[in-house]
Amino acid sequence: MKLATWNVNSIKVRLPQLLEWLAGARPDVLCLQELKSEEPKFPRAELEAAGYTCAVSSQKTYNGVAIASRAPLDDRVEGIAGFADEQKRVIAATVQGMRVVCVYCPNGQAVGSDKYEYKLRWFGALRNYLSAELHKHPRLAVAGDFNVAPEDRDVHDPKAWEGQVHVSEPERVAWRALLALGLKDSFRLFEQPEKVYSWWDYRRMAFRRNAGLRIDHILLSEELAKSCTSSTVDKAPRKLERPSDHAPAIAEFTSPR
DNA sequence: ATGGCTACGATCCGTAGA
Repeated sequence: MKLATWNVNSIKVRLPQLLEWLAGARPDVLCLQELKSEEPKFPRAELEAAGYTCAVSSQKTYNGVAIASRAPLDDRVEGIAGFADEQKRVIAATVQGMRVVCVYCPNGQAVGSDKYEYKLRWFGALRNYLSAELHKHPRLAVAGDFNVAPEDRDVHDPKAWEGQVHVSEPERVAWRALLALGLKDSFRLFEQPEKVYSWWDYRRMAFRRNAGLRIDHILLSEELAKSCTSSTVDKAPRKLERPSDHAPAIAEFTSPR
């Protein structure tokens, strides 16, 4: 079983790359973020032809999330229960007994800004939501763009980024509050090479210099973590012409029984 | 010290991302 997450930065622009990647990587489940397109425009037919059924929550211009799956998706839920939000950032569904929550966490723009305050409030609501989900679903995966680099080793230049949005202490505290629920960062279940990132700025040849951040994550409940056999980032799509600024993160599991 | 790219929706620039 292979679960992946990818912030595609426009489903319209990235569709050819997405289909190509699906054909090669063949994930069983893929969480998508930043569709940036109205829900009726989501390319359901193209993904269907590629073997995937989709749960979509999207809007014009900003945000937008989806779960694509080879197996049927049940009990679809959009958004965070009890947290009123116009922004389409969360969708959840159950696939073969595994609850999958796909998240596009707020960027936060700049520490101290209104958007930063929103980010922290949003993470508080996410924590409460996931706490309830964990009680209902022992096999829970939360995958997406968290817009938080959890530790300095997830940052290419910790000195330059010190105190900035994505690495600030309140954001890292919000991240650790998710771990405190019993969720595991799948990437850190394994010995990893240094300087693995999932996002690189389009500017200043950041990808060439590997000047990145690891902000796309797959969190697993303890029960799911037990069957996880690897967690990696696939840099290949970031090398293509006109890439997303994010690369896919992938977790693999031993098949149940 | 600043702006550097990219996508979008609206124009020929502003907003947002991270």
